[in-house]
Amino acid sequence: MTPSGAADRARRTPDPARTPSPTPGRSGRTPSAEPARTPKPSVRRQARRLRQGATSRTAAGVKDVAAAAGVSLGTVSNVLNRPEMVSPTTRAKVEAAMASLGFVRNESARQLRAGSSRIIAYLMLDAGNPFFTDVARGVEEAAEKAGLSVFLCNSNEDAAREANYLDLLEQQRVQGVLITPIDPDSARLSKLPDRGTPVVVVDRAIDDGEHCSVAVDDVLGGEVALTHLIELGHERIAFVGGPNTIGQVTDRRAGARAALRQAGLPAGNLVDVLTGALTVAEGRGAGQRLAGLPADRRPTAAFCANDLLALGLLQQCVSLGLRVPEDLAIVGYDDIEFAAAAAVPLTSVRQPRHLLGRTAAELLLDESSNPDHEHQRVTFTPELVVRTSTRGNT
Amino acid sequence: MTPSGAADRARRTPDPARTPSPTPGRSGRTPSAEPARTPKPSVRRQARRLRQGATSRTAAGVKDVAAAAGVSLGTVSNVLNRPEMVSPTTRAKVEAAMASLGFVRNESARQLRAGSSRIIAYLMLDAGNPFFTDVARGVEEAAEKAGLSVFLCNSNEDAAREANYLDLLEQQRVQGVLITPIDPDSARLSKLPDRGTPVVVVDRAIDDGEHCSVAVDDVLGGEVALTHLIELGHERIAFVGGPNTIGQVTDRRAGARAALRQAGLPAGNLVDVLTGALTVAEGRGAGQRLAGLPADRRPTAAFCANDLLALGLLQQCVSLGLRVPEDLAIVGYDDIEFAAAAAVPLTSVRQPRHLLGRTAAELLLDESSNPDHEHQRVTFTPELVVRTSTRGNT
DNA sequence: CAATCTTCTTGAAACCTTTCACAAACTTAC
DNA sequence: GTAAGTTTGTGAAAGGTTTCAAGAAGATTG
Repeated sequence: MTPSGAADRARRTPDPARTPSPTPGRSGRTPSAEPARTPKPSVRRQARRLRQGATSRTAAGVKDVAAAAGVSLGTVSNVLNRPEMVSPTTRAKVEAAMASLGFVRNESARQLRAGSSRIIAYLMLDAGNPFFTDVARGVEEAAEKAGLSVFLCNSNEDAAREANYLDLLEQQRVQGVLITPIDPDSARLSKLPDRGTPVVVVDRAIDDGEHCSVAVDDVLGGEVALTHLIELGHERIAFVGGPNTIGQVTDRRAGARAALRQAGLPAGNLVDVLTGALTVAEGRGAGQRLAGLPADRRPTAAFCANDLLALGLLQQCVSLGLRVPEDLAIVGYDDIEFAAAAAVPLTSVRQPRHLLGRTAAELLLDESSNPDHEHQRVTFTPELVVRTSTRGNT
Repeated sequence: MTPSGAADRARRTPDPARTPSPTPGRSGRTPSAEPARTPKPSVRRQARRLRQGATSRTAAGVKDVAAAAGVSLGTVSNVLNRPEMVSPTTRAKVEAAMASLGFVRNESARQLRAGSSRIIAYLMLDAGNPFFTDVARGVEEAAEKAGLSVFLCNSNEDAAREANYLDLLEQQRVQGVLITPIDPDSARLSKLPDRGTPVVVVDRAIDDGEHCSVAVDDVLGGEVALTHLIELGHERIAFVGGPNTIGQVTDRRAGARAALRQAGLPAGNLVDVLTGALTVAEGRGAGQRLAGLPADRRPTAAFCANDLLALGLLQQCVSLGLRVPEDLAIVGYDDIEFAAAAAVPLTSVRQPRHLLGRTAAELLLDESSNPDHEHQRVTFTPELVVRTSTRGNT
């Protein structure tokens, strides 16, 4: 067999039989209507296995466990919640009964009665952005230490989805909500603490007396980034970012403007390149636009509102033949792990992502357990990390 | 003010007052003990605002709404669940009462009585890996279409955390669980369907008659990757991946071995470089080890179990002076968005991430709503995307 | 051995909603 | 103007757990 055998096979539908669409219940999609790129699936139906072992069709509850163990219902609950209060013998009996019945505690009932949840949620702006998943890891770390679990929710920069999730979480009576909001001043958001759900705003400073917030000084970050570019001699600089409903974008731009002003350069020297979202794809789009400008009108540097944009911009510029940093210097924001591994290692403004998440979670836990809790506004300081995309190899 | 002013400020603690540690409740951490890199936070305490507006201290329930609206409790419930059954006038009254009382439906009680949850969960192997967040987006898309919400959970390749989350989700009686498991054959996993929680395994094929699964043929992917390298003339090739408890790793390695065999090369030509996780950092470590080998004993190509490893490997090798692909050709796996934007654009094995998530969610929805559901095993076909990291610029 | 303590166990109430059979109030049709 | 229907609202039961006052059994003391 020639080495190319496998490679050929990779493009073939492995299952020669024309199996129906892999998504049952969906009909009317003819095979030919599928985009050429979509890999063809193979499907195997399985006979449903008879569940012989399952003791009963409906889930066992404390009552069943109590009966099986020959104890009262209250005792079963004690085994669950205050095991030290029940004698070892009884406990063993109860635990055996639980195991044999496959008992799974009904959390809805528990929470309804006990009134407390063991869950906090982090509602992220964009789960696809490594910045936020790093923050999430900090959150998880702090939560685990406190014996809580974290549910992650992804608003995806979509206000409707954000509102949906807020409703849901409030209805779930979670112990608290961490959120990187689209709009930190929205009325929707400040309602939660009023009704008893603590909220900590992450990556936005806010001062409404309703929430704690943990943020990094974005204005300062923008200032630092632009000051760096100005020091390198750049005078006409693009600001790539958007939409302007996102506070991080406007703050960073404001910082950039401030730096320009302080350097005595006219405000018009900061050229706005507006994007529809903070994604790699939008960055590529921005690159297309920038590279399309005649060289004499094109800015010599670009400051991007985050690293995803910067990476997309970088990729597109390089592939269109622009040299980075000679033709266009680029500064990103966040210093995500991929920034250092980029085509041209990216100068970026680093934020303490992990610490941000951890601190936010700790504030939330304090708020929900400490009656003397006072809201705090914690601000961290960003740090410029200079790499090849601005300084070149010299 | 000189342009460097802002840059200087960035390294200073903006708040001159020696504020206590930003994490209340933690003590004994002296300022000097902080690592130098940790940005210093500024903290602002806020007096707790008196809640004048809050109507009552405890949340309002249906009963209160009923009283306020002058209707019966059952009617309020009807407004919530079957609004078409209540007259417009009454409905308006009830809705007004809800709004003025700030009523938030108690989901625990609802679920306890109604017995159904409007939530599905996706338990991911690594939320920091863009591959999985892309899968998650597919899941969210399908769920949204069905009016469900998605909670994301991150096992972080940690079996204990995975088990914890499974317990939690089962107790929550979620409508279903999507999971990319550490070990798809674990007994823990097959218990869920027995007890009524549908489970769909994502990115692993499984054939135990208990779950649906949606996967991409990893053996084939490994085969394709290695065949490509062999065609380019490489004979001694590193396989970078681990730990071996992760099925994706062993499958891809198996595929690589098969390709080697088919090409008539000895099995020993595939050099195992074992990593502790599938992360960029581990990839850098592998790069260190590979670059440290004398040139004549070093493999001329590396196939990495995923793109994170490949990006780390690439970054480390480049910074240690190895040329890619001349000294070392690299193939990644997943074709995440950052692969194309890497220092040397990465050849990678693409998987239909979005489709994977969407299909999995659709199978889950079918299982939980269609009584005639039959478990399916859907397998997609991967596709090699060739870029500079193997083929060079020629 | 009675009295007092401890240590375990119990049973019933409570948590907040949904559900469902039924009643009440209107309509319509003859 | 009554019978039959339709629409809208009602009240009580139920769902699975936790909590807590109180009881039972056993151990200790004087």
